[in-house]
Amino acid sequence: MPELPEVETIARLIRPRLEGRTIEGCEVRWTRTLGGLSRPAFARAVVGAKLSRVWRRGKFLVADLERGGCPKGALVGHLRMTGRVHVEPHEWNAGPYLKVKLALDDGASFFFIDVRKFARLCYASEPDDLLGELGPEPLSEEFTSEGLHAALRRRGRMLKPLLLDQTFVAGIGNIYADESLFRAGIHPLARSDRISRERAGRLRDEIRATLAEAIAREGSSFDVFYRTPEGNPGSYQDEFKVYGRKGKPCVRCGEPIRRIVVAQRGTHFCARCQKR
DNA sequence: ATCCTATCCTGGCTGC
DNA sequence: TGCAGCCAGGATAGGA
Repeated sequence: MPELPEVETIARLIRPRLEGRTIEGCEVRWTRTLGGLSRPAFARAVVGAKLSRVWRRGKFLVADLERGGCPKGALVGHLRMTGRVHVEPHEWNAGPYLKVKLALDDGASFFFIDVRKFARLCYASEPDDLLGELGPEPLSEEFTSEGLHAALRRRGRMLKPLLLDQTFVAGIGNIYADESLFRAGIHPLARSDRISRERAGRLRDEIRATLAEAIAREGSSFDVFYRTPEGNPGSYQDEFKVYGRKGKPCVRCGEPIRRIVVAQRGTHFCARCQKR
């Protein structure tokens, strides 16, 4: 579902359409999407504000807001599983799953769409309170082999759930956790405090390579849910080595890929290539 | 501290 | 063909 590469793709594509624009109107079709604020409170917070900068942190899409040239909170979006974002003309038909529409000052609107109602588009007066809880950005310089090895040793957890923990490292979800662990040759049930320095370094490198390659291909689309803001599917699903390949031969050794459930998540791996 | 389960949701798939 | 039931999946809360 939308993980770091998908959210990064979305941020890159909507950035030039949003930055510098002012929100002139707001239409909310499902209040819970706002994450706690009432419709009037949300409208008061965002209407009249300028979108100064659009960026990504983990799986969060962030738009910093300004009023009179002064920072004034941020819009923080999370797509969860089925959220989608479009920037289209005001009159565009967003379909039955439209949750929030923000009218901009250039004739376009920002459409926040979600089939399953889990996605959130919140106004945060102090976005750092929320985003500060997140672990390091895996593609940043701060995500080092040494740092990862030390962090793994501090915890005694299985690798798969640990990689899904957004406070441990930000932006990795079920797909890229499975793909990264396969590429690093590490079993999803391996305990974090038993990972050697060398294997931690390999894991760090493979996480970064996997995410970077997925961004280059505009993310992964294997169902109807993830599309870019232009409506196009990503193509990284063509590169999956284990995710969704239960029973199919491992690309490295031919052993059938296995699927188990770990931390309530479907987990795909090669029992021969991935060591505990 | 970590793990497990339930919850939130609905389209799509499976099986009868 | 129709329909009931199950499932996926990110995050989180509560209990073991």
